[in-house]
Amino acid sequence: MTTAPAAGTAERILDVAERLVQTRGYNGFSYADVAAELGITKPSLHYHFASKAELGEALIARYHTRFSAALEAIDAAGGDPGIRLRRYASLYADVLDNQRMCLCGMLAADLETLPGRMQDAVVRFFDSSETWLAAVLDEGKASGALRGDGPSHDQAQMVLSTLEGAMLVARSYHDTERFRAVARRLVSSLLAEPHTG
Amino acid sequence: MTTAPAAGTAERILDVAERLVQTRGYNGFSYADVAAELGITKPSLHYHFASKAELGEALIARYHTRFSAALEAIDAAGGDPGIRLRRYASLYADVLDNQRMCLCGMLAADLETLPGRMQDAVVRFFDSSETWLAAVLDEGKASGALRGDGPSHDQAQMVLSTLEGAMLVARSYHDTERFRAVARRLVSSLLAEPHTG
DNA sequence: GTCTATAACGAGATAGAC
DNA sequence: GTCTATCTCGTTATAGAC
Repeated sequence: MTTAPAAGTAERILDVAERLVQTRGYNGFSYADVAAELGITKPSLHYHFASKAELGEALIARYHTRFSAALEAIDAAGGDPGIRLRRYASLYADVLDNQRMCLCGMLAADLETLPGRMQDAVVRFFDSSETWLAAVLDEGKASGALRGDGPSHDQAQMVLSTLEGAMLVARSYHDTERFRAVARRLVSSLLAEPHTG
Repeated sequence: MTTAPAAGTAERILDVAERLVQTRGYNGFSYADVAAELGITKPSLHYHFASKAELGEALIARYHTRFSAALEAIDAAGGDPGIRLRRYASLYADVLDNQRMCLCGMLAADLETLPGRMQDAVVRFFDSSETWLAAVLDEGKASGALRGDGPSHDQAQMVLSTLEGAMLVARSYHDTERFRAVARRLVSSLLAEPHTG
């Protein structure tokens, strides 16, 4: 039994690059930025990630994996669909609390400048979120907890769009409460019983 | 009486730069891109806009002016608050039909990399939209056409966030209908009488 | 108002030593 | 696995002629 090992270089590169993409965008950071922060040189980065495109793909893959794990944790924790939606929104709020934009929301803005494989990976992330949301919404309708106005997949697109947009705008104001207010309003609009406040 | 003059060089620079920012982001285009498209040289661009920051400020100023004029046109055309909200959403849909993101939505993603004056101008654009939206929502509540669940300013933040996010996501799918579906759902949620479909 | 020429810097990437 | 040294190209920006 050993102490937990420090994260390997590749992981630390991903940590720094992830934060830089989430705050500055794909075209707003460089290998030099990452290298300087880690106290290594640019060629060392290229040893771990041969190209910026490769690094970008690894970023999305890790983010997607972690996000999917968080969704599984929400399912495993149980609770009614309303609670699950609130916890889903909390995942976004946690990101914003770290002064970051959703990685894939940020990359969606940069999409036209990204390598094709990164573009595809961003869309797959959105697909994944929408599929999970639609399942929760379906379950909520079956139990009577959620309103059934329109197809769940359409509602799921609404939820994803609203949360991504609320992050984008709230970050501009450096105001996470602005995000939370929109998220609360969004979830309330999906509940079977209209809420006040 | 003369024929309409062709747009001056400065306007044509703004036209090209605007499209590039809306599609590629502030850090995804260069003076060389604009110069090549207009068939002039980079130093000629610097004659009209001494720095990229100056060009960026001019882009936001013109966009804001045009957007405000569009809002005044919506007010001047009359119609109930529901119609006005639909026309507001149509302004965004028109942008997306040109395969573009909202200029300030795109710049919101790039915000941390922008000069301070550009950051302030982006936030002022959002403020301006929210103020107009809140006024329409207030009017709608007074006439009974719109639901009054919560302060109009909170609802306005919800509308702005949802439309910006829907643009961002829909553009990733190259699917403007995805945007329109979210916009319809959003406006319906604000109407006094619940709609189906 | 537009040009040629160039400065000064940063980008992504590679060769090859250790 | 990390380094030094270097390459090539693109970036914003300026000087000065026309």
